[in-house]
Amino acid sequence: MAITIKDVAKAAQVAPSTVSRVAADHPSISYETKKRVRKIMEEMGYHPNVNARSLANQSTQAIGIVMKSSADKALQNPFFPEVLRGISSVAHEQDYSLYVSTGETEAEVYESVQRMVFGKRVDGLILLYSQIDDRVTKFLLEQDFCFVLVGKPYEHADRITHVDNDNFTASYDITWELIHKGHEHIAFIGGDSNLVVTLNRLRGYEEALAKAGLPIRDDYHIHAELLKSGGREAVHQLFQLDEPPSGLVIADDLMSIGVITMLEEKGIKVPEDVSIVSFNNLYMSEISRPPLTTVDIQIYELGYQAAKCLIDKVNNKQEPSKRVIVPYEVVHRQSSRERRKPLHL
Amino acid sequence: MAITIKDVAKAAQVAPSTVSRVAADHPSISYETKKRVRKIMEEMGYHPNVNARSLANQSTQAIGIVMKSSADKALQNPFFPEVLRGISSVAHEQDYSLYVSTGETEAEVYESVQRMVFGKRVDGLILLYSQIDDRVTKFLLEQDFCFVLVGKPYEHADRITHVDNDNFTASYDITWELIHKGHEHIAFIGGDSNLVVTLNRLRGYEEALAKAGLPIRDDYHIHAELLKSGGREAVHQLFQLDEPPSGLVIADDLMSIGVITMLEEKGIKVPEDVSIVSFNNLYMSEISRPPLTTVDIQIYELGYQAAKCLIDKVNNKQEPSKRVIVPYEVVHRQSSRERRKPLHL
DNA sequence: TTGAAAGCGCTAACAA
DNA sequence: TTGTTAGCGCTTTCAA
Repeated sequence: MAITIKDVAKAAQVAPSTVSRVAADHPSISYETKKRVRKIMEEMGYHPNVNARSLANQSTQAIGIVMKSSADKALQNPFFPEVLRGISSVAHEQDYSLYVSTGETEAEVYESVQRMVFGKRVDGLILLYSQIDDRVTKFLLEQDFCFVLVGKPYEHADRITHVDNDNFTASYDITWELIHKGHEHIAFIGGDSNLVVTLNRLRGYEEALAKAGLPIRDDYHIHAELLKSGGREAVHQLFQLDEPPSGLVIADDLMSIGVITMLEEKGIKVPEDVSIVSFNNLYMSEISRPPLTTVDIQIYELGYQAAKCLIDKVNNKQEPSKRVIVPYEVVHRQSSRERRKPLHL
Repeated sequence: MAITIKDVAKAAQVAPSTVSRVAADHPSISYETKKRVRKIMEEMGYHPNVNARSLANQSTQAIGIVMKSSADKALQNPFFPEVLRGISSVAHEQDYSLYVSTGETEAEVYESVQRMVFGKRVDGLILLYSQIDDRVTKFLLEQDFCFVLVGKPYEHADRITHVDNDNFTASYDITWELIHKGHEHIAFIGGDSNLVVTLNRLRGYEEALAKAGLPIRDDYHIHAELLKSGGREAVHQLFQLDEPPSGLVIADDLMSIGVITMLEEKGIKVPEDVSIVSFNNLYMSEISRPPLTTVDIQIYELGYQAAKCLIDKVNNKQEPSKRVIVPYEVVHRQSSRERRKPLHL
C-alpha cells in the first residue's frame, strides 16, 4: 500500500488534517510546519490519492473529451491530434487530467459520455464536433452538465459556450477569391452533411455566389458520404456536366488531396484546369502537389481556447456562456489561380 | 446531490450492501431482490460514483495512454487517432475508461505519467512509442506498474509485454523488393533516431543490402531531424552525390509525401527516376501521387492488441509478459518500379 | 495555528 | 440470502 496522509502525519507528529492543509498550501498553517511537513512528504515519497480527493471534494480535476464516433474510419484526420495538443497544453498547465470518450458507434460514444457524467469522472466536457440534433449535446443540456463545444452549436447557441471560427465568412472569402479570379462555375464539395461546420461553409459559398450574381446549382454540390463509395463517380459526373466547374471549394484538405488525385486520373489538371481552395491547413496541404490554398483555422488554438473556457466554467459555475471566435487566415498556395479564359472576355 | 446507494437501499428497503451486490450482479443475491432493486435503481436514476468505487476497490477501471511528447508539432501524424480507435474499441467492450497523458515536452509527459501512477488514476498504461533510454519506461519498471508497450522495448524486452510488428523483416522485405527490381543505390530516410522502430527499420534495410552484397553507405542515411529544417538541403545533397540513389526506403508515409514533393521541385520523378517504398499505409498513401508502395502495419490492430494485453494483465497480476507480433503486409502501389537501366545490363 | 472527528459513496469481511 | 460495520484516503467544520 502506498504512503497515505496518515503515514506522513504520524512521521511529522501532526494531525492528518494538517498534512492535508499543507498539501493544499492553506494559509493558516505556519511556515515552520509547512516546511517540516513538506520535507517529510518528500522523504517518504507521498503522493495524494486522487480518488479519495475527488470523493471528498466532489471534484475530479479532470476533463473529458468527446470525439465524433470514429466508425467512419476513413476520416483518419489529423484534426484530432492537433486539437488535443491545444487542450493538453492548458490541461497540463492547470493540473487537469484528460479523459477521452470510447466507442466506435454513435450509441457507444453516447454511453461513454453518460458514464463520464453520471460516474462523476470528470468536471466538464469538451465536444469536438457539432452536429444536427446531437443526442450528446441534448443530454448534457438536460443534465445541466458543464461543457464547451468546438464548433457552432446547431441550437441554443446562446446557452452553450463554444469556440469556433467564422466559417461562414471564411468560406465566403475564399469563394469570393475564386470569383475574383474569374471563375464563374464553382462547385462545393462538403464533409458530412450533418456537421454544422459543413453547413456554414456551404452557406458562405452560396452567399458569395449570390453576391456575384452567379446561380446556385444543385448539381454543383457533392457531400463526403458520396465521396467515399461513389466518390469517383460523383466527381466524374461533376466534370461531365455541360458546364463543368473551373473552381472547387472543398471542406477539408484531406478531401482536396483525394479530389486532386481523382482529377488527375481523368487528365484534369490543378490548377491549370481547375482551381481548388479548401479548409484546415493541415500539414499535408503544404506537401501536397500542388500545395493547397486553404483556410488556416488554427486547430491548436481552438483546442487551447476550448480548454481554457471549460476550466473557467468549472471553477465558476456562474461564468456566463461565451462564444470565442478564433481568427482564420487564408493561406495562398498553388492550387488556385486565375481562370484561363478571363471573365467577360 | 445525486442518488446514492443509500437512497436506493432505503427505497428498496434493503441494506446498502445489497444494492452494491445487485449492481455487481453478485451471485448470492436472489433473483427476486435483484429484480426489485434494479427496478428501483432504474426509477430513481441511480448511477454509481466511480471515485467512491475506485477508492473502496483499489481499482479504477481506467487505462492511461502515453504518447510521445507532442512538442514536435510537425508530426501531425494520423498514427495516433488510429491506434486510439483500436484501444478505444477494447476499452469500451470491457467498460474501461481512457486517460491520456498531457504535456508538450518530454518532462511534462513524464510528470503527467507520475500523476497517473501515484494518484492511482489508472490501473495500467499503454505506451505508444518506444525510445532509447526512455525515462517513462524506466520509471514504470521501477515502480513495477502495469504497462504495455506498442513497439519493441529498447531494453528488458522479456520483462515488458509489448505489441509490435516485425519491423526488421518488413524493412528487409521491402528493401529486398527494390533490390530485386534492379536498384543498387538505395538510401534510407528514417524517423526520429531515438525511436526503436527507426532503428529496426534501418537494420532491416542494411541487412538486405548486405545480403545482396551492396555497400552500406553513410551518405545514404538521412534522419527526420534533418528533414525538418534542413530537409530540402539533405535531400538535395543525396541527389548530388556521384551515385545518387534510385531507390528510397522511407520510415513513414507522411515523410514520403514530403520527399516526393521535394524531389518534384528538383525535377526528379517518382517512380520514373526514383522508386519509393515506405511504412504505415496511412490513408494518405492511397491518395498521394503517385500512390505509395508501403508496409501496412495495421495500426488499429496494434492498439486493439495492446489494450487486450493490458486488461489481461490488470485482471491478473500473474499474467506473464508476452510479445504480440501483428502481421504486416506490403501494399504495392505506383511509387516503386523496376529500375530503368536494369542491373548488369 | 492546529487537532478531532464526521463524512464523501462504495465495498467486503463477518455475522446472522 | 441479506445486514452490519469498518474501512478506502482525503477534506473540512468545529473546537481548542
